[in-house]
Amino acid sequence: MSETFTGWLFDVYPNETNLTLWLIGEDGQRHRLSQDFSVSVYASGPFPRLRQLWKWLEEQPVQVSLARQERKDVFRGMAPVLAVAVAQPARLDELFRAMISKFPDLTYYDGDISIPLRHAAAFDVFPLARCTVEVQGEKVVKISPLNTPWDLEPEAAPLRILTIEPDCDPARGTPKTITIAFERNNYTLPINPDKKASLFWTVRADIKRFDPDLILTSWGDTWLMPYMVKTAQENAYDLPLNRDEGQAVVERKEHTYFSYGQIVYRGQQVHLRGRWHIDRENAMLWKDYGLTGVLEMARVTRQPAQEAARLSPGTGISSMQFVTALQNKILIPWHKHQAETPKTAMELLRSDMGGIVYQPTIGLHREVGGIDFVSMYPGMMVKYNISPEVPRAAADLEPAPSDPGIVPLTLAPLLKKRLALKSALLTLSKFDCRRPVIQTMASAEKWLLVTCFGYLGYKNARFGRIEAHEAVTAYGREALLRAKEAAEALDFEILHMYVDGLWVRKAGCKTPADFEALLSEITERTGLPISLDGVYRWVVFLPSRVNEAVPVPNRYFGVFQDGTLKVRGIEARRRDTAPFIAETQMGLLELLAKAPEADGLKDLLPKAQAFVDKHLTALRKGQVPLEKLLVSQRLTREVGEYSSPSPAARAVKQLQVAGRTVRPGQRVRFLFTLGRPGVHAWDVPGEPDRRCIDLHRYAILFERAVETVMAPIRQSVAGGAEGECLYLFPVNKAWREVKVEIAEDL
DNA sequence: TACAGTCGGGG
DNA sequence: GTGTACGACTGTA
Repeated sequence: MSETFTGWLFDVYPNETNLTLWLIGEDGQRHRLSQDFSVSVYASGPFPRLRQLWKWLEEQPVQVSLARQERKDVFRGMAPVLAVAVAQPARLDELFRAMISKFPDLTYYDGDISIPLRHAAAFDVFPLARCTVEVQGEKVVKISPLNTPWDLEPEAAPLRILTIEPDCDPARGTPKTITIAFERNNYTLPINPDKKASLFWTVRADIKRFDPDLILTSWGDTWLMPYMVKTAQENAYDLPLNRDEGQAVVERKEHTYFSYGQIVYRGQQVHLRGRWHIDRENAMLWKDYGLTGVLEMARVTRQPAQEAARLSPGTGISSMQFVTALQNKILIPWHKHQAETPKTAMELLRSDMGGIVYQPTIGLHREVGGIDFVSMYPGMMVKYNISPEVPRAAADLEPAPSDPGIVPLTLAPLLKKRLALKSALLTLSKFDCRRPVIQTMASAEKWLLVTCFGYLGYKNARFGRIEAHEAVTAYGREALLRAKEAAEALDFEILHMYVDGLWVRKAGCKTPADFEALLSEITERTGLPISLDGVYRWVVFLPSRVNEAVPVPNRYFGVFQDGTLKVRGIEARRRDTAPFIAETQMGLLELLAKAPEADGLKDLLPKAQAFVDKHLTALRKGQVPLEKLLVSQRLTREVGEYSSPSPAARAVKQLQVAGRTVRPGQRVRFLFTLGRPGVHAWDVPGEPDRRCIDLHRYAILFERAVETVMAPIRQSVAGGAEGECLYLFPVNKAWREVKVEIAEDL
């Protein structure tokens, strides 16, 4: 009586009675199925209290089955718990809330783990997993995955994608047209403000006609989808946004939160059922990694695709840890939200405090090897079994003998996959079409690995522990010191060290092969994988702007032997630098990168000067498009909370007057203008007057960015030279004209 | 000079 | 349903 389908698991979510599963069949059909799935929470505490909880649970309207069990709490060992199983997954949340408010003194586990994650753990599946599904009627009786999240080349699901994009951000302007694309169909329509419902009918018709799996929008979360829902509600039109018509569209409110030292603004979200909606503008991963990145994130974190697209750093890595815990029958502690978080010594991505930071040797250096440990922190967490529950000895770079803890257990397959993808890249030809996909997958994974380390030190993380976090940085320091010793033993000069990398130099070492002996010596001494980032033709470490005798560790730029640039910390890297300034600085660097070696820089100086002059002239003559002069800054607080009238705060005030709000975490774009208030917010209606642009201010910013690059180059090239060149030179924030000598024969 | 505010890092 | 460092730098008063 049963039937078997093979296909891709598309979506899993709870319904009234059990779970709804969507499968994209090999037959091309979209199957809606259901599956019985019971979910559990666990409580531990004094026996009489558990007894009371048991009695109370039996009287609740939600059907539960209760059992006493022994389960593993990683911090406390095996513990007796009351297991509460709920056959209706959708009702777990309300029951759990009632439990914690009625019995707040008990310790709870697994209470807040999402249903799709539980399902993924139970059947070892993930979004777009290839599966064989055995069905009776519409009910799944067996589901067997045919692949794993760790496969290097997953068979692509035949997704039907409908793309809908207005021509501008509706929050900043009024879209005039909308472009709709499905497979080879692609058309652009005017948006007619007089015929309000016409957009509604167009989009509705296309959804009906194409029945897409994925509706991919720009600003769909904040504009198109709310408009569609509202129009349908107000006029009682039917609207097949969901493929599952029995389910409501899931709306989430906008919110602002802190993440990794930044305020992040997340607009409202609209999730669909039986279909996906992904707003590329509201998706954390979308812009950098595209759909490939979203799907890879969904695979390895096992979060539903619509969630994966909007995933925040901590959620991805904790999802992976939760799945590991569920699959290994490890309890997941439930933490109360702690509103008052005392300041801790927690380090985040930068990890300055725990990592070694060296003072580089200021100036331009020739033929320098850039050497990095590969995925240093996550690699060490796996290799040395660093996990909150694993007892630690000193950081002696010897693997701990105990069974792998939950953190290494979670990281190991991810790390292995990423390394495999990286080595696959080395073997593929430059033009292989799989290359960009693999590159993207590896990049998306890198992001999870980096986050994982920061998460260990976060006191509210379920599987975090500050000692484990400190152990990682201690191993890191040890490894870098050993690398330094190795370099010194082989007579290399250390120019700089930074957390997991070092810059070294030795006369005669100018090709990757010349550094091989050093790499193997470091591997020998540390047991860790290390790679040559590249050999620089030249690299410049910059001095501090405040005190030019003091080096700063993370402001540098250089050119590798293949001519590619590496640029850190300078104007071009900052997101609040006007594009014109950033592009000029990068253009200048690209020009200088044309010299095959540092000696050739001298010959490029006139060209560089001409390049700079040309751009400065364009700026002075007002030929630079205004968009290229826009400064963009992220707000860190509400408008009213600014105590100092910074340019960004003044720009936001203008927007406010024009009736637009900017929330903390959102960006404000403005131009520097003459007189008061000195800025012009870009997103107020109306064209700014070109004559009001504060060209002098832009010229100063321009010169500053040019000098960041040119001053050290000129210094290294000069030397008893003749001729002269006038330049603004920053000295302790005052501007001073300095005559710079340049050889006459240039 | 003091203070307020933004940014980086990864790729 | 995220996990609020720290130093460099810029702008304002």
